[in-house]
Amino acid sequence: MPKLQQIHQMDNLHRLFFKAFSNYTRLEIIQLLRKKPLTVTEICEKTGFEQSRVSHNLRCLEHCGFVKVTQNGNFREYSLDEETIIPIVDLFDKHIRKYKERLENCGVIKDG
Amino acid sequence: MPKLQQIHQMDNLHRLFFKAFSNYTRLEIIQLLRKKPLTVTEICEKTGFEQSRVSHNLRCLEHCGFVKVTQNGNFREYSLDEETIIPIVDLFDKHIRKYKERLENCGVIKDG
DNA sequence: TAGGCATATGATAAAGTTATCATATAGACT
DNA sequence: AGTCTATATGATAACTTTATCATATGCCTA
Repeated sequence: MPKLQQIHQMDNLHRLFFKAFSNYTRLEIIQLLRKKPLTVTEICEKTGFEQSRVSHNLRCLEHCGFVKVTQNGNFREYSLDEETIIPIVDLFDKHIRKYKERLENCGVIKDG
Repeated sequence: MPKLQQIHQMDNLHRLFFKAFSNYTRLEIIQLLRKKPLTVTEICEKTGFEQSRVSHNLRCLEHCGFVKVTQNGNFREYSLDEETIIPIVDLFDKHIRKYKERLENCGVIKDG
């Protein structure tokens, strides 16, 4: 039986984990990287997002262990952690399809 | 191959799904409900959170399909969707343990 | 139907998050 | 070294989310 402090600690990590996923920019990036590794510039081109926006969010994803980087000359190639993230994302789809309509009507979270 | 619109639609649902998880209050509630179903008052007592705060967040969790309610006289008993949510939460623990330190140092997301 | 308990809801100020702009760093090539 | 290209970082205004307060609804029992 873990102590209360440990429970709260774990909750906080859960929260960080989910927040990393809960942003449109980061999700777009994750979806792209599911297909293949990409550089920052490539992500910018494919999404239309500004470079700075992409870099900031990649930094977040890297911190959270979602993506790995390999320096390649002047470029940095980002790829998903396939062992943990890809199976997780796949699993979510099931729940999301089931509760599609309800999710859309959750007043607490904005739809933008 | 899904259309671009469908991909964005799915992303949006993913985002809603994760936002539901990414809040301290809601995670505390989820952790409690993993053990057994509880009424609003019981959740308030166990967490120390205000009744209104708990109700608002339960509403969100219900919309997202995380919890179910059964009216029981004057009380409403909330329980987790054990088929989808409990396995998902278990799966997260693995990733979270692996990336504990990094999650804690993600500057984008506040640690509060 | 009156009163009490359990829960829900609406409005809003405070707190947190995001995109953007401007600027910095770092590698490659001359 | 100087320049170009790729990426990272810091500050901040705009936006989103949260907790809280006040109040409303709904069920029960007398």
